[in-house]
Amino acid sequence: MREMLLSVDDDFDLKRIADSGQCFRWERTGEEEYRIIHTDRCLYISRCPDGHFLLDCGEEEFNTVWREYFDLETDYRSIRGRIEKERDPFLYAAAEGEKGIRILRQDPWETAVSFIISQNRNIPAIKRSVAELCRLAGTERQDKRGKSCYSFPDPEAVLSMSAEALAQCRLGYRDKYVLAAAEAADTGVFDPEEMASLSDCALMGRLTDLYGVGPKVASCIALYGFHRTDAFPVDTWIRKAMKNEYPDGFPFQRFRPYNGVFQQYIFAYYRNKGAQMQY
DNA sequence: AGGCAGGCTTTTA
DNA sequence: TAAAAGCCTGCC
Repeated sequence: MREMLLSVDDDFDLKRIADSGQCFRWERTGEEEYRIIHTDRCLYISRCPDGHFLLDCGEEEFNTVWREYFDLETDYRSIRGRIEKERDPFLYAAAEGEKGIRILRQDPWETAVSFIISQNRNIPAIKRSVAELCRLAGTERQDKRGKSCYSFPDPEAVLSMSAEALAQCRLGYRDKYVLAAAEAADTGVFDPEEMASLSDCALMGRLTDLYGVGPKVASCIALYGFHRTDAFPVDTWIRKAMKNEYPDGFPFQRFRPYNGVFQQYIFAYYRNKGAQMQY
């Protein structure tokens, strides 16, 4: 079995990424270990006590697939370094508390469907729906440990699902949005390669043109599926945070083009804080 | 035109 | 029972 050790001289915390709400198909398989599915690949990654990471892939697969997926070319420590502690103690505390989060470079189609499914639901429910969708419409393979691993269904596979199968995914009223997105992808209206060349603003416009995609979901797709690090999704948690911490507005100018990264710290920090303090 | 109330499926805490 | 990484429709 191929394995490799990786040392990362930057923020990289598997648990914080897994819990960050940007990905719904990371599965915790051990104390410090996760199984990650990305396009047609499956990776087991764990953190060793000495701080290295153990990956069950070879150097070549790492360099062509996972280095990009984990966004390892970006220096998150220096992005955090933009925060002035005295000027914005709240943001400093959030970034310090959630240090280790990175913005993954995920597949645009999977990201679009996942965040359409996410609306008005909490993360456990989203994960269940996505898992069921993959189980019922994706392609089954064995991972390197002989466990089942389902690909994310392509648009055609979604369109060919029976009404019963779709109902089993518990999408509720969102099922028609998912079908519309599949239709758009199948007919070339949703074309990730073409959309990748658009400006942030034009991309947002194209995304919100999709049925069932408003500003919040479009921002998530732009940030996680197209790696537009300035996209700033505003959900219920961010809304509370903005109201409490930035009554005069968030200083977007100062943090361009990484507002999305700071959004991520704030989101995670507030959600975790909320679990203890009841907002 | 642009803002707002109400409705929507289901799960989670 | 309220809230959950919201959006659509219809009304004003």
